[in-house]
Amino acid sequence: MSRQVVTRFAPSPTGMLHIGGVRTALFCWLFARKHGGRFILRVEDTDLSRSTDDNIRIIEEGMAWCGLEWDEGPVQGDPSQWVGPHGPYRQMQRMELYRAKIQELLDKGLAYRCRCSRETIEARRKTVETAGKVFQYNRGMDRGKGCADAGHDASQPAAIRFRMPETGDILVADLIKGDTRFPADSLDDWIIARTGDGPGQIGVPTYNFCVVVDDTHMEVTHVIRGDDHLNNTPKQIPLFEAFGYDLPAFAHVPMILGADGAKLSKRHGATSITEYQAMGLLPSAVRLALARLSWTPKIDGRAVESAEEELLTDEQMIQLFDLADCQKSAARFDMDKLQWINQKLIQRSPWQELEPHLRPFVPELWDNKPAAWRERAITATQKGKSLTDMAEALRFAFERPESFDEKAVEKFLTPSLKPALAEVAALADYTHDALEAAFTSILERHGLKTKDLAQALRVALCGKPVSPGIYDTLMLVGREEVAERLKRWL
RNA sequence: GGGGCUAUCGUCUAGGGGUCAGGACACCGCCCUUUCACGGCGGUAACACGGGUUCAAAUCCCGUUAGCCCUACCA
Repeated sequence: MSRQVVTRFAPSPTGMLHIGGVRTALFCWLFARKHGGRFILRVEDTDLSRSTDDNIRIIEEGMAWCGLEWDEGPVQGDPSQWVGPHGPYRQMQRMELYRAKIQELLDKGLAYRCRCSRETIEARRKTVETAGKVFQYNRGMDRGKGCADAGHDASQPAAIRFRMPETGDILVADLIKGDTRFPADSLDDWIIARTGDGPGQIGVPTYNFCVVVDDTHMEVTHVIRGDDHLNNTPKQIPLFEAFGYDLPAFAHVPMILGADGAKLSKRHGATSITEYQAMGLLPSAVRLALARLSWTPKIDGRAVESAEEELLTDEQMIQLFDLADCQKSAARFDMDKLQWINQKLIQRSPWQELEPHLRPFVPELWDNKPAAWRERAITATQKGKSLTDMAEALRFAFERPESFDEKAVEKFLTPSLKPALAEVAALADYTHDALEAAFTSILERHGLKTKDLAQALRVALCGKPVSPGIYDTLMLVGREEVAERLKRWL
């Protein structure tokens, strides 16, 4: 009988939620949902210099916007509260546990106090490296010089090191990377707790220690994280063993690179999830695009094979998700594909579903419009690549043009069109069918083509020769306002 | 320097001994069209390099190169 699946996303609050982190979180979320398990959000704030409530809030908001709801973790916006049986979910609030576990290792002789100053270690490192060897604490040329053997003055504050195995290989059985072996003699006794405040004190524990304790105490069954942590795993495994803990399953997902193949950073443009939000992307599109980096969904053992199949719903993603279908190599982030997915999802969303997402991008006036108008506004612009495109395409409906495209005026607003425009200005019935009928009649009487009138109207009404379908354009501007905007051209 | 991971069209990828090396995005062309778009149809384009193993290698093995990660009292 296997335990319920539990995954976790454990970001450190550095000031933004990185898109790469979101992708890792997404994999954790998909995996938990697929197996009917739980998904934990845990905040790794042991780096005191960077962690603030504000930074934690940024993570919570980013996750929430992405639709990656967590079953256990902090309560959004309230630092004092959490949901779930294994809280608190902020590491700085879990110090008692860590200190007890460190004391346990100390008592068992599996860890020891290290009083080597940074200066001493640097000096020793230098000696070893000038001899052309690799420096490892208390290993190789440094053997016998570490505190494990030295019996330093116990009255001094100390850091704490974990006694690592010295021979053999440490095996990481990774669900994505496969079996990976690390020679034990390439590692050394690493620090699990920083120097404490006074003699006998235990300082703030380090990342690699907290993860092991937390993952176990939070009953995490599957550690799914970025592959920058693959090299940390052989440090952590002996620690699990020292505690007598069961090993979770590990899955290290490849990194996301910028378009040029370098690590995704500021200069590639958007790295923070809030920037994607501001670009007018749907959270569902971000989820799909991110999921498809390094993951190929297989339907009946066959990779997706058409544009239609590419456009998976969340339900389909959850159903299809499998770590075995994940790539081992890093993927470059493709903004074009994200935008294509966004466009497709915008196109196929019912207008009511789109409205709350579009709302932040349009003027306040939006709320005063009747439902029929809002529906028309959305359906008339639903071919845009983004919500910002839609909002831009709807500007004419909220405000009069500030300026008029001179070339377009010259080309389309010819004097001969005035009588036809005057007739349009006088139209009373603003239903689609009535407008169409009226246009047919006007066109016929004036010997014009649809294009002539439509373009002239677009320029007169919107200032430029681009707008939604001409009847939609008229209806969105509204009868009285059309008459008003047409006056100056008659 | 040491250890680890990775390598198929521009990008995401399928393919795991015999394929005209398949698809999606992007790009280009044609069609549709009241503008911009949407849509439809078609096209260009790839196995990093060098050795093996084999009748046969993108596929298996070794090496090289390149990129990334770890090598902190950061996470």
